[in-house]
Amino acid sequence: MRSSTLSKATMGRLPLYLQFIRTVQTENVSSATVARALGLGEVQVRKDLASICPAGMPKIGYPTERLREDLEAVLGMKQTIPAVVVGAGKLGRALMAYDGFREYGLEIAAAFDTRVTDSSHERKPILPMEEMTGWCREHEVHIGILTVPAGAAQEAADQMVNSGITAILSFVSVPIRVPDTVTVKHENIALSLACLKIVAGMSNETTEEDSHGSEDL
Amino acid sequence: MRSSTLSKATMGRLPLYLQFIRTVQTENVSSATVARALGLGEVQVRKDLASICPAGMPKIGYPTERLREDLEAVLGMKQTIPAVVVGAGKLGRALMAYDGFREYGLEIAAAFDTRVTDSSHERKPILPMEEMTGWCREHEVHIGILTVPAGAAQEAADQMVNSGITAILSFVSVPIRVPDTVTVKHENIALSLACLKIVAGMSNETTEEDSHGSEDL
DNA sequence: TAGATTGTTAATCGATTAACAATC
DNA sequence: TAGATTGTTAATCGATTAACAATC
Repeated sequence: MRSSTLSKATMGRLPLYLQFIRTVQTENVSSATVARALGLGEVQVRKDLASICPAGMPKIGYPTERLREDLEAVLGMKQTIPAVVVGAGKLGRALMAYDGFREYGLEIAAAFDTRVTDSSHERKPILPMEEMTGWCREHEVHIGILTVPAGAAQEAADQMVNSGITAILSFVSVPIRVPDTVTVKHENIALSLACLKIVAGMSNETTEEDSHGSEDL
Repeated sequence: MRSSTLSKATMGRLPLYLQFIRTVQTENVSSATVARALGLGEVQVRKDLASICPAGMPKIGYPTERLREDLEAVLGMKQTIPAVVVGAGKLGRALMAYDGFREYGLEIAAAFDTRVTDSSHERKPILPMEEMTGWCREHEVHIGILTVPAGAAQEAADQMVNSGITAILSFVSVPIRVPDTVTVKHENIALSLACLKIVAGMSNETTEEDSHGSEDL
Protein backbone atom coordinates (compact mmCIF):
# COMPACT_ATOMS: atom_id res chain seq x y z
CA MET A 1 0.00 0.00 0.00
CA ARG A 2 2.60 2.48 1.07
CA SER A 3 4.87 1.71 -1.82
CA SER A 4 2.17 2.53 -4.32
CA THR A 5 2.28 6.17 -3.25
CA LEU A 6 5.94 6.51 -4.17
CA SER A 7 6.21 8.15 -7.56
CA LYS A 8 8.96 7.21 -9.93
CA ALA A 9 10.49 10.64 -9.51
CA THR A 10 10.51 10.33 -5.73
CA MET A 11 12.00 6.86 -5.94
CA GLY A 12 14.85 8.21 -8.00
CA ARG A 13 15.71 10.78 -5.35
CA LEU A 14 15.70 8.43 -2.39
CA PRO A 15 19.25 7.14 -2.94
CA LEU A 16 20.37 10.76 -3.13
CA TYR A 17 18.83 11.44 0.25
CA LEU A 18 20.41 8.32 1.69
CA GLN A 19 23.80 9.35 0.43
CA PHE A 20 23.53 12.69 2.19
CA ILE A 21 21.89 11.40 5.37
CA ARG A 22 24.81 9.06 5.86
CA THR A 23 27.11 12.07 6.12
CA VAL A 24 24.97 13.86 8.72
CA GLN A 25 26.49 13.95 12.20
CA THR A 26 23.71 15.65 14.14
CA GLU A 27 20.96 13.72 15.88
CA ASN A 28 18.21 15.35 13.84
CA VAL A 29 18.08 16.83 10.39
CA SER A 30 15.57 19.24 8.87
CA SER A 31 14.18 19.23 5.37
CA ALA A 32 15.73 22.66 4.86
CA THR A 33 19.20 21.25 5.56
CA VAL A 34 18.72 18.36 3.17
CA ALA A 35 17.29 20.63 0.50
CA ARG A 36 20.19 23.04 0.72
CA ALA A 37 22.77 20.27 0.61
CA LEU A 38 21.26 18.60 -2.44
CA GLY A 39 20.03 21.66 -4.28
CA LEU A 40 16.40 20.58 -4.17
CA GLY A 41 13.21 22.35 -3.13
CA GLU A 42 12.43 22.34 0.57
CA VAL A 43 8.85 21.25 0.05
CA GLN A 44 9.88 18.55 -2.35
CA VAL A 45 12.24 17.07 0.19
CA ARG A 46 9.57 17.19 2.86
CA LYS A 47 7.06 15.49 0.63
CA ASP A 48 9.52 12.81 -0.37
CA LEU A 49 10.68 12.11 3.16
CA ALA A 50 7.16 12.15 4.54
CA SER A 51 6.28 9.38 2.13
CA ILE A 52 8.82 7.00 3.58
CA CYS A 53 9.51 8.16 7.13
CA PRO A 54 6.66 8.98 9.49
CA ALA A 55 9.01 10.18 12.23
CA GLY A 56 9.36 13.82 11.18
CA MET A 57 8.73 16.17 14.09
CA PRO A 58 7.74 19.85 13.85
CA LYS A 59 10.34 22.18 15.24
CA ILE A 60 12.91 19.35 15.34
CA GLY A 61 13.13 17.66 11.98
CA TYR A 62 13.79 14.00 11.24
CA PRO A 63 15.77 11.73 13.56
CA THR A 64 18.84 11.05 11.43
CA GLU A 65 19.24 7.44 12.46
CA ARG A 66 15.60 6.56 11.94
CA LEU A 67 15.49 8.34 8.60
CA ARG A 68 18.53 6.45 7.40
CA GLU A 69 17.01 3.15 8.44
CA ASP A 70 13.73 3.88 6.71
CA LEU A 71 15.51 4.91 3.54
CA GLU A 72 17.59 1.76 3.60
CA ALA A 73 14.51 -0.33 4.21
CA VAL A 74 12.58 1.14 1.29
CA LEU A 75 15.62 0.87 -0.95
CA GLY A 76 16.07 -2.75 0.02
CA MET A 77 19.54 -2.36 1.44
CA LYS A 78 19.01 -4.29 4.61
CA GLN A 79 20.24 -7.46 3.04
CA THR A 80 23.11 -7.84 0.65
CA ILE A 81 22.35 -9.75 -2.51
CA PRO A 82 24.83 -11.10 -5.02
CA ALA A 83 25.45 -9.96 -8.58
CA VAL A 84 27.72 -11.21 -11.34
CA VAL A 85 29.82 -9.46 -13.92
CA VAL A 86 29.63 -10.83 -17.46
CA GLY A 87 32.68 -9.87 -19.48
CA ALA A 88 35.93 -9.63 -17.53
CA GLY A 89 37.62 -6.95 -19.60
CA LYS A 90 39.07 -3.81 -18.12
CA LEU A 91 35.74 -2.31 -17.17
CA GLY A 92 34.39 -5.60 -15.85
CA ARG A 93 37.40 -6.10 -13.64
CA ALA A 94 37.33 -2.51 -12.46
CA LEU A 95 33.74 -3.05 -11.35
CA MET A 96 34.68 -6.31 -9.63
CA ALA A 97 37.25 -4.46 -7.57
CA TYR A 98 34.91 -1.60 -6.74
CA ASP A 99 33.69 -1.97 -3.19
CA GLY A 100 31.05 0.77 -3.24
CA PHE A 101 28.35 -1.73 -4.13
CA ARG A 102 28.15 -3.04 -0.59
CA GLU A 103 26.81 0.31 0.66
CA TYR A 104 23.82 -0.28 -1.54
CA GLY A 105 23.18 -3.84 -0.52
CA LEU A 106 24.93 -5.44 -3.45
CA GLU A 107 28.00 -7.56 -3.87
CA ILE A 108 29.79 -8.80 -6.94
CA ALA A 109 30.16 -12.51 -6.38
CA ALA A 110 31.96 -13.58 -9.54
CA ALA A 111 32.69 -12.74 -13.15
CA PHE A 112 32.32 -14.77 -16.32
CA ASP A 113 34.18 -14.53 -19.58
CA THR A 114 34.49 -16.53 -22.77
CA ARG A 115 38.25 -16.50 -22.57
CA VAL A 116 39.75 -18.12 -19.52
CA THR A 117 41.67 -15.26 -18.04
CA ASP A 118 44.25 -15.00 -15.35
CA SER A 119 42.33 -14.36 -12.16
CA SER A 120 45.17 -14.96 -9.77
CA HIS A 121 45.32 -11.26 -8.98
CA GLU A 122 41.61 -11.03 -8.28
CA ARG A 123 39.88 -11.66 -5.01
CA LYS A 124 36.85 -13.02 -6.75
CA PRO A 125 36.66 -15.85 -9.26
CA ILE A 126 36.63 -15.25 -13.00
CA LEU A 127 34.99 -18.29 -14.52
CA PRO A 128 34.39 -19.53 -18.06
CA MET A 129 31.05 -18.63 -19.60
CA GLU A 130 29.94 -22.24 -19.81
CA GLU A 131 29.76 -22.40 -16.04
CA MET A 132 27.56 -19.33 -15.68
CA THR A 133 24.17 -21.00 -15.83
CA GLY A 134 25.01 -23.62 -13.27
CA TRP A 135 26.80 -21.18 -11.00
CA CYS A 136 24.06 -18.54 -11.04
CA ARG A 137 21.33 -21.05 -10.43
CA GLU A 138 23.24 -22.63 -7.59
CA HIS A 139 24.03 -19.31 -5.93
CA GLU A 140 20.62 -17.84 -6.75
CA VAL A 141 22.02 -14.81 -8.54
CA HIS A 142 19.44 -12.70 -10.34
CA ILE A 143 21.37 -9.52 -11.09
CA GLY A 144 24.07 -9.19 -13.72
CA ILE A 145 26.35 -6.50 -15.06
CA LEU A 146 27.05 -6.75 -18.75
CA THR A 147 30.48 -5.53 -19.86
CA VAL A 148 31.25 -7.49 -23.00
CA PRO A 149 32.13 -6.04 -26.42
CA ALA A 150 29.14 -4.88 -28.46
CA GLY A 151 29.40 -7.83 -30.83
CA ALA A 152 29.06 -10.36 -28.04
CA ALA A 153 26.30 -8.55 -26.16
CA GLN A 154 23.21 -10.32 -27.43
CA GLU A 155 24.62 -13.80 -26.99
CA ALA A 156 25.86 -12.98 -23.51
CA ALA A 157 22.50 -11.46 -22.59
CA ASP A 158 20.73 -14.58 -23.79
CA GLN A 159 22.93 -16.69 -21.59
CA MET A 160 22.28 -14.41 -18.64
CA VAL A 161 18.55 -14.73 -19.10
CA ASN A 162 19.02 -18.45 -19.38
CA SER A 163 20.93 -18.40 -16.10
CA GLY A 164 17.97 -16.96 -14.25
CA ILE A 165 19.10 -13.35 -14.25
CA THR A 166 16.17 -10.95 -14.27
CA ALA A 167 17.91 -7.58 -13.97
CA ILE A 168 20.75 -6.48 -16.23
CA LEU A 169 22.88 -3.37 -15.93
CA SER A 170 24.35 -3.04 -19.39
CA PHE A 171 27.45 -1.04 -20.27
CA VAL A 172 27.18 -2.07 -23.89
CA SER A 173 26.22 0.67 -26.29
CA VAL A 174 23.96 -1.48 -28.44
CA PRO A 175 20.44 -2.38 -27.36
CA ILE A 176 19.82 -5.98 -26.37
CA ARG A 177 16.62 -7.95 -26.69
CA VAL A 178 15.34 -9.74 -23.61
CA PRO A 179 11.99 -11.20 -22.52
CA ASP A 180 9.50 -8.86 -20.81
CA THR A 181 10.26 -10.51 -17.51
CA VAL A 182 13.81 -9.16 -17.55
CA THR A 183 14.67 -5.55 -16.74
CA VAL A 184 17.57 -3.93 -18.55
CA LYS A 185 19.16 -0.64 -17.66
CA HIS A 186 21.66 0.85 -20.04
CA GLU A 187 24.55 2.71 -18.52
CA ASN A 188 26.07 4.52 -21.44
CA ILE A 189 29.09 6.36 -20.10
CA ALA A 190 30.01 7.93 -23.42
CA LEU A 191 26.48 9.20 -23.67
CA SER A 192 26.55 10.69 -20.20
CA LEU A 193 29.69 12.52 -21.09
CA ALA A 194 28.14 13.69 -24.33
CA CYS A 195 25.14 15.07 -22.45
CA LEU A 196 27.50 16.90 -20.15
CA LYS A 197 29.19 18.41 -23.15
CA ILE A 198 25.83 19.70 -24.31
CA VAL A 199 24.66 20.96 -20.94
CA ALA A 200 27.97 22.67 -20.38
CA GLY A 201 27.47 24.41 -23.70
CA MET A 202 30.50 23.01 -25.45
CA SER A 203 28.70 21.69 -28.46
CA ASN A 204 28.66 23.71 -31.62
CA GLU A 205 24.95 24.06 -31.12
CA THR A 206 25.13 27.51 -29.56
CA THR A 207 23.70 29.83 -32.16
CA GLU A 208 24.63 33.44 -32.45
CA GLU A 209 20.98 34.26 -33.06
CA ASP A 210 20.15 33.61 -29.43
CA SER A 211 20.78 37.12 -28.28
CA HIS A 212 19.87 36.36 -24.68
CA GLY A 213 23.50 35.70 -23.90
CA SER A 214 24.12 32.31 -22.37
CA GLU A 215 21.07 30.48 -21.14
CA ASP A 216 21.19 29.63 -17.49
CA LEU A 217 20.75 25.95 -17.91
CA MET B 1 15.75 30.03 -31.70
CA ARG B 2 15.33 26.42 -32.64
CA SER B 3 17.32 25.10 -29.74
CA SER B 4 15.13 26.93 -27.24
CA THR B 5 12.20 24.71 -28.21
CA LEU B 6 14.03 21.56 -27.19
CA SER B 7 12.79 20.47 -23.81
CA LYS B 8 15.09 18.81 -21.36
CA ALA B 9 13.18 15.56 -21.77
CA THR B 10 13.53 15.64 -25.53
CA MET B 11 17.20 16.46 -25.27
CA GLY B 12 17.71 13.39 -23.13
CA ARG B 13 16.17 11.16 -25.77
CA LEU B 14 18.14 12.47 -28.72
CA PRO B 15 21.23 10.33 -28.07
CA LEU B 16 18.93 7.34 -27.87
CA TYR B 17 17.55 8.12 -31.30
CA LEU B 18 21.01 8.61 -32.68
CA GLN B 19 22.12 5.26 -31.35
CA PHE B 20 19.28 3.53 -33.12
CA ILE B 21 19.44 5.56 -36.33
CA ARG B 22 23.05 4.51 -36.75
CA THR B 23 21.92 0.89 -36.96
CA VAL B 24 19.29 1.56 -39.61
CA GLN B 25 20.15 0.21 -43.06
CA THR B 26 17.20 1.45 -45.07
CA GLU B 27 17.23 4.77 -46.90
CA ASN B 28 14.28 6.13 -44.95
CA VAL B 29 12.92 5.43 -41.51
CA SER B 30 9.48 6.12 -40.06
CA SER B 31 8.62 7.33 -36.59
CA ALA B 32 6.72 4.09 -36.05
CA THR B 33 9.86 2.06 -36.64
CA VAL B 34 11.90 4.16 -34.27
CA ALA B 35 9.17 4.07 -31.64
CA ARG B 36 8.88 0.31 -31.82
CA ALA B 37 12.62 -0.20 -31.61
CA LEU B 38 13.06 2.03 -28.59
CA GLY B 39 9.81 1.31 -26.81
CA LEU B 40 8.59 4.90 -27.02
CA GLY B 41 5.34 6.46 -28.14
CA GLU B 42 4.96 7.03 -31.86
CA VAL B 43 3.77 10.60 -31.41
CA GLN B 44 6.52 11.36 -28.98
CA VAL B 45 9.16 10.23 -31.44
CA ARG B 46 7.57 12.31 -34.17
CA LYS B 47 7.46 15.38 -32.01
CA ASP B 48 11.05 14.94 -30.94
CA LEU B 49 12.35 14.32 -34.43
CA ALA B 50 10.31 17.15 -35.90
CA SER B 51 12.01 19.52 -33.51
CA ILE B 52 15.45 18.78 -34.88
CA CYS B 53 14.98 17.48 -38.40
CA PRO B 54 12.72 19.29 -40.87
CA ALA B 55 13.15 16.63 -43.52
CA GLY B 56 10.37 14.28 -42.48
CA MET B 57 8.14 13.34 -45.42
CA PRO B 58 4.59 12.05 -45.25
CA LYS B 59 4.21 8.54 -46.58
CA ILE B 60 8.00 8.08 -46.59
CA GLY B 61 9.44 8.95 -43.22
CA TYR B 62 12.78 10.55 -42.44
CA PRO B 63 15.82 10.20 -44.70
CA THR B 64 18.10 8.13 -42.48
CA GLU B 65 21.29 9.86 -43.47
CA ARG B 66 19.91 13.35 -43.05
CA LEU B 67 18.32 12.50 -39.73
CA ARG B 68 21.59 11.13 -38.42
CA GLU B 69 23.42 14.25 -39.49
CA ASP B 70 20.90 16.53 -37.85
CA LEU B 71 21.02 14.54 -34.63
CA GLU B 72 24.79 14.67 -34.63
CA ALA B 73 24.73 18.39 -35.31
CA VAL B 74 22.36 19.16 -32.45
CA LEU B 75 24.28 16.88 -30.12
CA GLY B 76 27.51 18.59 -31.06
CA MET B 77 29.22 15.51 -32.40
CA LYS B 78 30.58 17.01 -35.55
CA GLN B 79 33.82 17.88 -33.91
CA THR B 80 35.72 15.75 -31.43
CA ILE B 81 36.75 17.53 -28.28
CA PRO B 82 39.23 16.30 -25.69
CA ALA B 83 38.58 15.18 -22.13
CA VAL B 84 40.87 14.09 -19.32
CA VAL B 85 40.61 11.37 -16.70
CA VAL B 86 41.54 12.37 -13.17
CA GLY B 87 42.48 9.34 -11.10
CA ALA B 88 44.21 6.54 -12.97
CA GLY B 89 42.96 3.64 -10.89
CA LYS B 90 41.28 0.61 -12.39
CA LEU B 91 38.15 2.45 -13.41
CA GLY B 92 40.07 5.43 -14.72
CA ARG B 93 42.27 3.26 -16.87
CA ALA B 94 39.33 1.23 -18.09
CA LEU B 95 37.71 4.45 -19.26
CA MET B 96 40.93 5.54 -20.93
CA ALA B 97 40.96 2.37 -22.96
CA TYR B 98 37.30 2.61 -23.87
CA ASP B 99 36.95 3.80 -27.44
CA GLY B 100 33.19 4.37 -27.46
CA PHE B 101 33.66 8.01 -26.61
CA ARG B 102 34.68 8.89 -30.13
CA GLU B 103 31.23 8.03 -31.43
CA TYR B 104 29.91 10.84 -29.31
CA GLY B 105 32.48 13.42 -30.31
CA LEU B 106 34.72 12.95 -27.32
CA GLU B 107 38.21 11.68 -26.84
CA ILE B 108 40.19 10.96 -23.70
CA ALA B 109 43.44 12.80 -24.23
CA ALA B 110 45.30 11.99 -21.02
CA ALA B 111 44.96 10.94 -17.39
CA PHE B 112 46.33 12.45 -14.21
CA ASP B 113 47.15 10.83 -10.91
CA THR B 114 48.89 11.76 -7.70
CA ARG B 115 51.04 8.69 -7.84
CA VAL B 116 53.27 8.39 -10.85
CA THR B 117 52.13 5.13 -12.33
CA ASP B 118 53.48 2.87 -14.98
CA SER B 119 51.87 4.03 -18.19
CA SER B 120 54.07 2.07 -20.53
CA HIS B 121 51.17 -0.23 -21.35
CA GLU B 122 48.84 2.64 -22.13
CA ARG B 123 48.40 4.37 -25.43
CA LYS B 124 47.73 7.67 -23.71
CA PRO B 125 49.87 9.47 -21.18
CA ILE B 126 49.28 9.18 -17.44
CA LEU B 127 50.79 12.31 -15.93
CA PRO B 128 51.37 13.55 -12.38
CA MET B 129 48.67 15.76 -10.91
CA GLU B 130 50.95 18.77 -10.68
CA GLU B 131 51.06 18.95 -14.45
CA MET B 132 47.30 18.98 -14.89
CA THR B 133 46.67 22.71 -14.78
CA GLY B 134 49.35 23.53 -17.30
CA TRP B 135 48.45 20.63 -19.55
CA CYS B 136 44.72 21.33 -19.59
CA ARG B 137 45.19 25.01 -20.24
CA GLU B 138 47.64 24.35 -23.02
CA HIS B 139 45.42 21.74 -24.70
CA GLU B 140 42.23 23.67 -23.96
CA VAL B 141 40.54 20.78 -22.19
CA HIS B 142 37.28 21.68 -20.46
CA ILE B 143 35.81 18.27 -19.71
CA GLY B 144 37.06 15.91 -17.02
CA ILE B 145 36.15 12.50 -15.68
CA LEU B 146 36.70 12.11 -11.97
CA THR B 147 37.67 8.62 -10.81
CA VAL B 148 39.65 9.16 -7.62
CA PRO B 149 38.92 7.62 -4.19
CA ALA B 150 36.20 9.42 -2.23
CA GLY B 151 38.70 10.95 0.17
CA ALA B 152 40.63 12.65 -2.59
CA ALA B 153 37.58 13.83 -4.54
CA GLN B 154 37.21 17.39 -3.31
CA GLU B 155 40.85 18.27 -3.70
CA ALA B 156 40.98 16.73 -7.15
CA ALA B 157 37.82 18.59 -8.15
CA ASP B 158 39.30 21.86 -6.96
CA GLN B 159 42.35 21.26 -9.10
CA MET B 160 40.17 20.43 -12.08
CA VAL B 161 38.26 23.67 -11.69
CA ASN B 162 41.55 25.44 -11.36
CA SER B 163 42.68 23.83 -14.60
CA GLY B 164 39.84 25.40 -16.52
CA ILE B 165 37.55 22.38 -16.55
CA THR B 166 33.89 23.37 -16.62
CA ALA B 167 32.17 19.99 -16.91
CA ILE B 168 32.88 17.07 -14.61
CA LEU B 169 31.59 13.53 -14.90
CA SER B 170 32.09 12.16 -11.41
CA PHE B 171 32.26 8.48 -10.49
CA VAL B 172 32.87 9.34 -6.87
CA SER B 173 30.03 8.55 -4.50
CA VAL B 174 30.42 11.66 -2.38
CA PRO B 175 29.13 15.04 -3.51
CA ILE B 176 31.73 17.62 -4.49
CA ARG B 177 31.46 21.37 -4.21
CA VAL B 178 32.25 23.42 -7.31
CA PRO B 179 31.51 26.99 -8.45
CA ASP B 180 28.20 27.64 -10.21
CA THR B 181 30.04 27.97 -13.49
CA VAL B 182 30.99 24.28 -13.39
CA THR B 183 28.58 21.48 -14.23
CA VAL B 184 28.90 18.20 -12.37
CA LYS B 185 27.16 14.97 -13.26
CA HIS B 186 27.34 12.11 -10.85
CA GLU B 187 27.54 8.67 -12.33
CA ASN B 188 26.89 6.41 -9.41
CA ILE B 189 27.17 2.87 -10.70
CA ALA B 190 26.35 1.25 -7.39
CA LEU B 191 23.26 3.38 -7.21
CA SER B 192 22.17 2.42 -10.71
CA LEU B 193 22.48 -1.19 -9.78
CA ALA B 194 20.57 -0.56 -6.57
CA CYS B 195 17.74 1.04 -8.54
CA LEU B 196 17.67 -1.96 -10.79
CA LYS B 197 17.36 -4.18 -7.78
CA ILE B 198 14.33 -2.17 -6.70
CA VAL B 199 12.70 -2.00 -10.11
CA ALA B 200 13.23 -5.68 -10.63
CA GLY B 201 11.46 -6.26 -7.33
CA MET B 202 14.32 -7.90 -5.52
CA SER B 203 14.30 -5.60 -2.53
CA ASN B 204 12.51 -6.69 0.60
CA GLU B 205 10.09 -3.88 -0.11
CA THR B 206 7.51 -6.06 -1.80
CA THR B 207 4.65 -6.25 0.64
CA GLU B 208 2.28 -9.15 0.81
CA GLU B 209 -0.59 -6.70 1.17
CA ASP B 210 -0.28 -5.71 -2.44
CA SER B 211 -2.66 -8.33 -3.70
CA HIS B 212 -2.41 -7.24 -7.31
CA GLY B 213 0.34 -9.72 -7.86
CA SER B 214 3.47 -8.22 -9.35
CA GLU B 215 3.15 -4.69 -10.62
CA ASP B 216 3.98 -4.34 -14.26
CA LEU B 217 6.65 -1.75 -13.83
C1' DT C 1 -7.33 10.01 -55.98
C1' DA C 2 -6.45 7.15 -51.77
C1' DG C 3 -3.50 5.98 -48.20
C1' DA C 4 0.22 6.42 -45.28
C1' DT C 5 2.77 9.24 -42.73
C1' DT C 6 4.12 13.76 -40.84
C1' DG C 7 3.26 17.84 -37.90
C1' DT C 8 0.31 20.50 -34.76
C1' DT C 9 -3.27 21.80 -31.61
C1' DA C 10 -5.88 20.49 -27.54
C1' DA C 11 -6.50 17.35 -23.58
C1' DT C 12 -4.58 14.59 -20.14
C1' DC C 13 -1.43 13.22 -16.98
C1' DG C 14 2.19 13.56 -13.53
C1' DA C 15 5.35 16.24 -10.90
C1' DT C 16 6.65 20.48 -8.68
C1' DT C 17 5.68 24.46 -6.17
C1' DA C 18 2.95 27.62 -3.34
C1' DA C 19 -0.07 28.44 0.37
C1' DC C 20 -1.58 27.11 4.60
C1' DA C 21 -3.06 24.22 8.39
C1' DA C 22 -1.30 21.14 12.07
C1' DT C 23 1.77 20.35 15.90
C1' DC C 24 5.55 19.87 19.11
C1' DT D 1 2.29 30.89 24.35
C1' DA D 2 5.24 31.77 20.24
C1' DG D 3 8.01 30.00 16.77
C1' DA D 4 9.87 26.69 13.93
C1' DT D 5 9.09 22.96 11.39
C1' DT D 6 6.21 19.23 9.45
C1' DG D 7 2.46 17.58 6.42
C1' DT D 8 -1.32 18.46 3.17
C1' DT D 9 -4.35 20.62 -0.07
C1' DA D 10 -4.68 23.48 -4.17
C1' DA D 11 -2.37 25.76 -8.07
C1' DT D 12 1.08 25.75 -11.45
C1' DC D 13 4.08 23.91 -14.53
C1' DG D 14 5.97 20.70 -17.90
C1' DA D 15 5.68 16.56 -20.49
C1' DT D 16 2.99 13.02 -22.71
C1' DT D 17 -0.77 11.45 -25.27
C1' DA D 18 -4.86 11.84 -28.18
C1' DA D 19 -7.20 13.77 -31.98
C1' DC D 20 -6.90 15.69 -36.25
C1' DA D 21 -5.31 18.49 -40.06
C1' DA D 22 -1.70 18.77 -43.67
C1' DT D 23 0.78 16.63 -47.39
C1' DC D 24 3.43 13.75 -50.47
